Formats: sequence, C-alpha cells, structure tokens
Amino acid sequence: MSKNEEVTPLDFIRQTIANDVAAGKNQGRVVTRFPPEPNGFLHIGHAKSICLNFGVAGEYPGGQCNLRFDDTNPLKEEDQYIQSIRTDVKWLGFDWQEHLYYASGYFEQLYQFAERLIQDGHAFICELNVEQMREYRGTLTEAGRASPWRDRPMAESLELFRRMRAGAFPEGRYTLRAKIDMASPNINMRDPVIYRILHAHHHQTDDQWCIYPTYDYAHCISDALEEITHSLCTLEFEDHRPLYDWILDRLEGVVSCHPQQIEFSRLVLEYTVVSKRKLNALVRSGVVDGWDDPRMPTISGLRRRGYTPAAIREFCRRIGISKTPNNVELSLLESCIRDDLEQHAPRAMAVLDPLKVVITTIAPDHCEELSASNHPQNPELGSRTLYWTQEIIIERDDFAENPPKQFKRLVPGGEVRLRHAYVIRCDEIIKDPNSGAIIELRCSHDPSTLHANPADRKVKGVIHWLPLHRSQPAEIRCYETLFNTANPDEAWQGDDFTRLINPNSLQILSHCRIEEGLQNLPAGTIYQFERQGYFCVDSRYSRTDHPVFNRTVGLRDTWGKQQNKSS
RNA sequence: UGGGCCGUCGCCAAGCGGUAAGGCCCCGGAUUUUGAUUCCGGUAUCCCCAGGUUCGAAUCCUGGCGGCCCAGCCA
Repeated sequence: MSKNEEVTPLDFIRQTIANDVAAGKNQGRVVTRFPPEPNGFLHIGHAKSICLNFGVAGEYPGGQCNLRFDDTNPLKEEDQYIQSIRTDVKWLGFDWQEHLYYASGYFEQLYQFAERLIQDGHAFICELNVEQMREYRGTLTEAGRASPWRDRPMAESLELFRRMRAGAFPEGRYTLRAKIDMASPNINMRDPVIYRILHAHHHQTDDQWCIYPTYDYAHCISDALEEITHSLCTLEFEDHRPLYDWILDRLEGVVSCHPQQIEFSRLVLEYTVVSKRKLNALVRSGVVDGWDDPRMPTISGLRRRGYTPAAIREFCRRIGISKTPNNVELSLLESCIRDDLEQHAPRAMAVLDPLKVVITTIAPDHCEELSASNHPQNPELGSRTLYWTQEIIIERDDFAENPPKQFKRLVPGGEVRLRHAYVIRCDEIIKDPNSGAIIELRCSHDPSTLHANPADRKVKGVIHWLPLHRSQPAEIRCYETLFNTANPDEAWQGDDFTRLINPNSLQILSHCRIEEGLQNLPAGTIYQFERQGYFCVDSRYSRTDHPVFNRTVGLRDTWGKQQNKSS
C-alpha cells in the first residue's frame, strides 16, 4: 500500500471479527443484527449502530445483518414505529434482505426454553411484588436476600408457569426468575426476572400471550436462534453479558449457538439529546413540530433537514468505534454533509433579504440572457439561463454604507461583481425620507465585464443577485442548534427544559426570492444557494405557490468568523 | 466507598515493547467571477499521575487520581 493512500485502521470490534474469521470460528461466518425496540424513531445514535452492524456484515462475503425488532414489551411499542424504522434503515442505504425478524416471533420457543430452565432447576416462580423484590435485591454494596419462593419445588413452579401463560393470574401476581446468585456483586445476576405477566395487546401477536419475556432473557436466545456470530451493543449492556452467557450456557444442547456479545460506547453529540423520553418531551411540548422537525437528531429529522444517507454514513465512519466515553463536536457532522453536498448539489442563487438595485445604464425593457454553470467544478451538472434586467435585487448585507475593514462587497462609489454577470458601481443610495432606511441603490454597469475582468483595475468582491421580476418568492428556514448548551443532557433537569432551548433555533425568512424554476421542485431537492449554504425543499410545508426551503448547513464562513472575532 | 468499563492534541481516533497515523476544529499562505471549493504549510518531545521492569514503555507491572454505567416485573 502506498504511503499517501488513506488507510482506515480497523476498530477493535472489526479486529476481533477479523481474527475470528481468520481462525475459522463460526465456520468463518459473520452474522450481526440491528435490534431496535419499536418504541420510537431512530436517531443519529442508532445510525452508528446500524452502520456498524450492517457495515461489518457487508465487509465479508456471505456476511449477513438481520433487522430484528426487540418487541418484548407491548406496553411501550407500536406498529407505526416498525414502519418508520424500516424506512429509515433502508433510507440509510442498508438491506436486511429476507432477514427481518421479531423477538415476538420466538415467543413459543422462548416459552419452551423457560419450562426447560424450570425443569432443570434454573428458574422459579416468585411471588414477591415490585417493592418487595427491590428490598430483597439488596444494594450496590450489600448482597441481596433469597426470595422465600426460591426453593419452591420444580413441579410447582412449572405448574404455576403454565397457569400464568393460560391467563389465570393478574399482572404482578407472579414472575419467573432465573435462579443465579443473590449475593452477586453484579446486580443483574441477583435472580433476575425473565418473565412477567402483562395482560396487554401486542402489536405482532395480538392477544396470544399474557406473559412476556424480559430483554435479558429474550435477547440472547433470539441472537442464538438466528445464529448471530457477533452481538454488538452499547456499553451499558456490559454488566448484562454475564447474564447473556449464563442463560445460553444453561440452554446448551437445546440452543446450539452461543453468540459473542461485544460492547462499544454510544454516540454523544454536542447540542443534542437522544433519549426517547427527552425527544418525546420536545415533541409533546410543541417546541419542535414533530419527530421529523429539521432540528431533531432523528433520522427523519436529518432527512428533512437535507442530510444525505452518504453523509450520515461518512459521519459514522469518521467517529469510529471504541469504548471511550465520547462527546462528538457538531462541526464533524457538518463537515460530512458539506463534503457530500459540495460535490453533488447544483448551484443557484437566492436572496434572503432583498435590497433593490436599479441598473441605470440599461433600458427598463432590457432583458439579456446570461448563461450560468450549475457547478463550478462539475460541468456535467449543466447550466441555466439568468436574466439581466434593469431592476435587480441583492442581499441587503452585501451593501454597506460604512463598511468595516476588509469589506469586499458593494460600498458607495465602489465596484463589485455580480455573480455570472457584470461588474456594477454604486452611484447613489436612495433612502426612505422618514426612517432613513436604505430602500434602493442606483448602479451603473460596465458592459465589458461579462466574461472578463477589467484590465485597468481590480474588483475584489463577488455577490449574488436576482432579476427582480424574473425571480420567485420563497420562504427560507434557517436553523441553529435546538439547545443553547453543548451538553443539554447534563443540563436537563426534571422536565423544565425550556430554558435550554435556543430562541434562534428556527428563523423563518418569508421575503426571500429564488431563481425561476426553483419553485416547483420535489420535496428533498437540494441546492447550494451560492455564498450562503445548502438548502433543501421542505417535505411538509413547501408548495408550488409557496416554496419552503430548509437550510441544511451554511457554507464555511471565514468572513463571518472574522467579524465575530473583531466585534 | 460492591461490580463493570474507560482515560493518547480543543473534539473524535490509530497505536498491540522499538522511539506519537489520520479526520474535525484552529492558525498561516496560494489559487478562485461562491470571503465556498481546491491546494500547500503549521499545530502532542509527549500519551491522567507516580514509581518500577527493560538497551528501549503510550504500550508490561505496581500504586494512585479522574470519568462513565448498574439497585425496572424498560430495552
């Protein structure tokens, strides 16, 4: 490999898997799974897991990644989430092929295995209620006490378990517990509940069941039944691995596969929260207009904002996989979307805050067709026609009556180039006699400057513009971070999060103008509005007679940065 | 202060006993009809700290310090 080739080193999980494959473990197969619970929308943190699981599987011939809904708690889950999760995973560019599964699809087997555990003396029916169980569990520093039902005869537990399934008892009356070790320093091993009674309708199994397995019990067995080779999950499940292994060890001979669980640290992204509870609170409070609000870190929010699957995948590649507690800067995400859009987004012009300019050197009925390329580096994106007319508009802050140092735009008596058009000189400022506000500029143009720079002088600035009458009105929505603090998760206390909300997170500019031809684009279409940023047609509010664009991300702005520093 | 895990540049992150990759951010400079892009160049004598082993340690050992996770019949 040559020196200047970029080499992405394997993360520790990929190293482990590569070693396993090389050693012929699992007959060299690589099978992973992405196991969301259908109780909410997928977010950027899930994207990390999706990219890892599907990504790794895709790196091996015959590699496979299952999409499995971890639907063991009917109280929290809904079918609509299943649909949105499928949509989002596909949109991200991944394919589970025929491997779509549900933990609920294994309920019968799970039940049979539970009977087996009881028969083997590894599980018992307990009658402690929630409070009692908490008491018996002990604390982090003190061992727990055995349940009085721990030594219930096997046959009695089995009988009770069967009656539980038959619906003979109310919720909470009994639980099935694994018989492990109440003195374990690992609280997960203190006889954890593996089945509970829930008289609830399940979105997949209807009313077939009134007992449901817990995550710890169902997850490892589901993995094993699917012959997962590497079960990748986040760090908070590290303490559950002994239980994962314990259950599969007890079922050896009945379940032939024992996947290896490996944990990695979950994504923490500046200025965002991803807990379902908090995301939900934002939606319910009306601070955002739904799960797909462009300020939300959900996949659907990012999509509506204009983020591309490729950019999100690249982001996940760049953040890497490790066990280090992390706090990724937003600038990394932004860099990924800029890199993608820089190459692919066609260019156009839009004026967000118009200032009228009259070109005094051409006739009122003058309309000249100018050709403008759609991408400075990629001619394949073609070109379009711009109309050079007497009345045009420019961005209000591209003119300064009293310019700051280094200002390269239009100033009284100064010249500036209009992008794809001529060099103009500002000859006169028209102000509102009452307010003193600038309402119009009168400029002359230099006809020799269309595709050439003047020979005798240097014009340093280039600004964007639009013909007043041959442009269209549009609404443009500019976003900032939803929160005013980089670590909203820490700052979030109780449910009073309103003080954490950035009042400028959404700015609606309703008097913008865009090029003709941009008012009837399909939702999601992305353009770069030159000198400003990347914008995409909003999927909820945009209509032909009222185009709405979302600013995905601004262009890198060294001038603005400089200004901020000096002010 | 029970158990588990983690500590390498502002933020991610390689490194696996042979003398600190890369990306993002940042700072210079060149090119530019986007103050964009692109392009060059700069940015850890040091790897949480202290000892030790070794010809040689970010990597091994010992002891500290700091951070995260766990006491749901959630996942």
